[in-house]
Amino acid sequence: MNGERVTIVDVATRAGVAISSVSSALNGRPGVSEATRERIVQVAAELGFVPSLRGKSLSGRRAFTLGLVLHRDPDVLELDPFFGGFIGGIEDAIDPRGYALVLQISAEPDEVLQRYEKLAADRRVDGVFVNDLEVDDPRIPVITRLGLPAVAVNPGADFPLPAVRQDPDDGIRALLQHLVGLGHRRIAYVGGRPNMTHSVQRERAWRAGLEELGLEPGPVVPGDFTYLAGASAASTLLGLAEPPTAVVCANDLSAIGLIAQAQHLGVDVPGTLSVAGFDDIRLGTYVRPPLTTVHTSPRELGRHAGRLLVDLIEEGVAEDVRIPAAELIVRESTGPAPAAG
Amino acid sequence: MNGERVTIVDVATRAGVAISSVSSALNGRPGVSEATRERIVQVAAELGFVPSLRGKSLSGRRAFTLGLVLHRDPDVLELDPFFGGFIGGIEDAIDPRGYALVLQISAEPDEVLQRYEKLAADRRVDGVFVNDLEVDDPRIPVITRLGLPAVAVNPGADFPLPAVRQDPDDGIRALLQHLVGLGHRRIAYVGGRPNMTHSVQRERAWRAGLEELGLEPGPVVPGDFTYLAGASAASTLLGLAEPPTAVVCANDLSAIGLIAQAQHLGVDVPGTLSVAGFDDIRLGTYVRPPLTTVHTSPRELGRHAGRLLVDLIEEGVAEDVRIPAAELIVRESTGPAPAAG
DNA sequence: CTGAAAGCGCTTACAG
DNA sequence: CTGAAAGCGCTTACAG
Repeated sequence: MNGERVTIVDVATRAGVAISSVSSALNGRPGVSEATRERIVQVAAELGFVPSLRGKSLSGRRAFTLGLVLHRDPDVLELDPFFGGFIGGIEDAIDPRGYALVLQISAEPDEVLQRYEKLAADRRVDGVFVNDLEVDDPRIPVITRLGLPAVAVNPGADFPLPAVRQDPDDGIRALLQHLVGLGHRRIAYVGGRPNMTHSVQRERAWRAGLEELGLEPGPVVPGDFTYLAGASAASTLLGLAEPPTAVVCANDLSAIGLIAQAQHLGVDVPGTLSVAGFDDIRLGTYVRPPLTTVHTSPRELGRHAGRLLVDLIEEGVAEDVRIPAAELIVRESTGPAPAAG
Repeated sequence: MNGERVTIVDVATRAGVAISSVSSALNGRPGVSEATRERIVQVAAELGFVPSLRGKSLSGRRAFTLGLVLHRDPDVLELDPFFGGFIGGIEDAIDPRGYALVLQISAEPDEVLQRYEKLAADRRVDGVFVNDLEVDDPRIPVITRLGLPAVAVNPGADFPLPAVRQDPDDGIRALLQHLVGLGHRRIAYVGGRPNMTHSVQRERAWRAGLEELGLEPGPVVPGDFTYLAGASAASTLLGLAEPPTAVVCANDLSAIGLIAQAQHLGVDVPGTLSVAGFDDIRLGTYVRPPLTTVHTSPRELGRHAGRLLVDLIEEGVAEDVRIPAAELIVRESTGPAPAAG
């Protein structure tokens, strides 16, 4: 097992054929009789032959590697709900097809662009995933110029790259129906980081959903997806002359911060204020009251993104994917609107 | 910029030298006059030449890639405090040296072992990181058998692989001194996943620290590092005939769960019960009361682990590293022991 | 100091 | 169907 590596030459010699036959046989290409193929497969197994990725890469002009550059502060990654599931999903899809994932993290926007440049220049990866999209995302022109195959996750409509999407609309619509069914009429919104596609989509869904229900939009407080932004929004909203009776937050973490601060101010959730999040992170099941939220599917998104990117690399085409809509999860942070009104 | 890639042959032709000279010049190897080197460097820059990793890998017998296989449930990764910082630190160290990180995640122990086998068989990576070590970790014999260079993170003493370590002892000792200084005499412990090195080390440090202070160990409740285990431990400890006045938890997440459940049971923290965690996750700064904990340095561990692994691969040796001890962070979840006693 | 050549381990036309 | 050869883009002895 140790020492010298078994190469295609060893297999060819032992099987008494040319290396080209070994290559064809093991890759399921035509040009080898069934009898020969079987013998080669047998010998390869006996010898424990595994083709070297290095040889394959150089001759096949592919790295069999995909890249994901996260634009985050590595030290804050700990609370990101999307991350683990998304990467797990990518692997589910790409590992069986012989690809692996190179992960890079950077908090600096310029450094992120440099990483893409370097991945392309090195030819370290055959393609990349692009997530956490911003409006007019600076990565897109760079990736396009580099000619890097790429798949986007949850971009806006009419995006120039193949994409996988899970729309927030149905989930937020269901959430609003739930709240209105509980008697709420004044429903606020706490935003996410303003220039991110996610933020834009979710706020638009909130606005459209209210309109469908014949309600005016309630107050909107800007945010940034953090616990602290949620806590701060609680103070803002509860200090209003006419506070809302319900709040929809751009994500769970800010909803949890909002609840904590509301409780700290002596406001009962959901007795006085109903609060809902978005993402369905695990922490939301722990806090009190457990968080009503909209469930998303990072792993499923990862699976489709992985499949699309490999398709794009190997076949040159990839059809956009839209996965089943985000789904309402009712827990205990939402309840009947207070009687007063 | 598009189209045909610039290769070493293009540079050699344009500079009027042999490709071997280009290689030597660009890699800072001897055998090229300074004048020639300068000309080659100049031409390479003009042409935008970046050596192909594929060519380098095949001829250089290195993949310039390192592997990290996380043994976690991808869907639960979101709350892991160690992860982002550790990966960020690895990159800080390996990127300047031309290496990148392949990340894989699996919840199944057997699958984890298969991943290592495959990474080695493929020759996809030149070495691997091993973290989340267990007592008698099954990965170690596999990695040894495969002859894969590897660096361990926080293993026990006398470990067979080069390692980086940050000991919990000083931090936990300082925490216990802090608690005893506040008048606590009955100090409980909530454990982590029992077979993990982290759990063993932290519990041992708790026990040793109490002994140094001349105190009997308080009650020990087994746990598993989760929020729920912490919450459950709260009920157990508070139901005791003689409940502790302070609790040290194996990690922050279980401390936060413990506090939430204690509060739910009407117990004041820290008035009646002081609670401390371990890790210093960001969430600990948000909760009320903010969590007293022991700060660890995942990014610093990552940096050293990255450096060690590249050293090991390129020079065949790597000296163990011990980074400055974990450090006590006093916030508001610990306070004076209740007067009664 | 400089260059021609072999070799890393594969894949892929191209002859037989 | 089968095999000899070229080539992917580098590095590394080895001659000059």
